[in-house]
Amino acid sequence: MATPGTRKQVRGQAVRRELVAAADRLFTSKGASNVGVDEIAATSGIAKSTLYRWFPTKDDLVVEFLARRDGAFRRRWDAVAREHAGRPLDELTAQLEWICRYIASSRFRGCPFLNTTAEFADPTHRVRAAARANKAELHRRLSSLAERLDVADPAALADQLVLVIDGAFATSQVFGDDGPQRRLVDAGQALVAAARPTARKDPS
Amino acid sequence: MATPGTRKQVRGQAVRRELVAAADRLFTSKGASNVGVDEIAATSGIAKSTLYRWFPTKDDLVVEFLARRDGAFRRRWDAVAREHAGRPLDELTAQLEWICRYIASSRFRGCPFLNTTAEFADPTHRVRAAARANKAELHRRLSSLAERLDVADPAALADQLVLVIDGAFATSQVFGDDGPQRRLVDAGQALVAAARPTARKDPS
DNA sequence: TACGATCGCTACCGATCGGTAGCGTTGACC
DNA sequence: GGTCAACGCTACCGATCGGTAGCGATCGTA
Repeated sequence: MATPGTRKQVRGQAVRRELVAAADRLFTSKGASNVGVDEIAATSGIAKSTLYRWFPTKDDLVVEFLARRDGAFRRRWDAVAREHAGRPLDELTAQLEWICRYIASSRFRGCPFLNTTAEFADPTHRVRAAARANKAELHRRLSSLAERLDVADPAALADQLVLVIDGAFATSQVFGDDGPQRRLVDAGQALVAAARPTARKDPS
Repeated sequence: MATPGTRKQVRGQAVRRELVAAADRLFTSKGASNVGVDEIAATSGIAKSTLYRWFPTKDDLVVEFLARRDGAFRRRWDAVAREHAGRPLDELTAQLEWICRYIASSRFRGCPFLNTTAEFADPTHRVRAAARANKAELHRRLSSLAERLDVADPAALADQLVLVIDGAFATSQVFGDDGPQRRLVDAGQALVAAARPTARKDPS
């Protein structure tokens, strides 16, 4: 459909991007359910009717917001993975390090996927599914990483790494800047060390 | 004040308990900000005007809800601690085990302190302060436990244990029943093992 | 039995919510 | 230059929000 010209589509997509950008800022700073569509329209300078032309529902905007964040997460992870190809232990440390820096940055207001999961109580809600998709991808990538490490039970290590990462996300919002999330890298490395089959087991 | 009779006070306190109980059920199942005061009044069978006589603000009810949960947490922790007095490693395992069972129970709908922290975006809000008080207490108790263990850096271990516990709380809501939170006890024990000063440090 | 506090009930308040409708204007394409 | 979709603007909708006011019924106490 709408094949005659691509120019219009570009203009429309620009508006769409602007909407998602404004929604991102507001959802991040105030929480998705504490932001009204009127506020999104006002701060973006885009009419409310236009907003509803692109996103038939506010939930659609929230889902799109999470999808963008998920894309950014995957790109950043991929970039770090490329820098440490073939050295899984170095890569894991680097991944944990950027997550730690990400949490410490002034713009960070909590993991958007955990936040929306807490805000939307219904587990079958589309927003919850979008959040779940991101965390499943995180788990998948940690599993892949763990399998390339010299550990006895890679699946168990991947689960444990999910715990410290999501724990860092969650606890950072409770304690503020100098909370336990600062130990994320240490915690991850400790879990890897304990998962090694060689040492520890037999102190021979 | 109101010294003449205690009978009235008892009747009033019973009403108050009923209100908090109803609020607890609703806040837990639907999220604090997704529940209206009308619904609390309706399900508790207590008039809205009576509700506002005991809690001048809905936020007061949320704070009270968190305070009750915090009290329950401390009592349960204390009971487990008494059962394993003098054996800190056993106690830590037992504490992690009941938290794991607590998460796995059908009534569990996410850690109320992490949930409300995510729902109330303003870090200076009273509800956030109430949630922070619980997590600070958790951290305090883990620190005390870590200091009684034979580890090189008890403060670091306490931080790491906070990460896996809050991580288990948070991730359980994303993945459902068979998520990474099942590894909470393993993760905690792995962190303790890695924190031991004897092995690992110097491969001499 | 008569008082006084506490309660349930109902109706109401202004504000805000997500979402819709209509109309005038802009701007890209043929 | 004319056409038509995409836009901004304004006003509106019903529902729900937290919170208030008033009145009649209840109940413990003196």
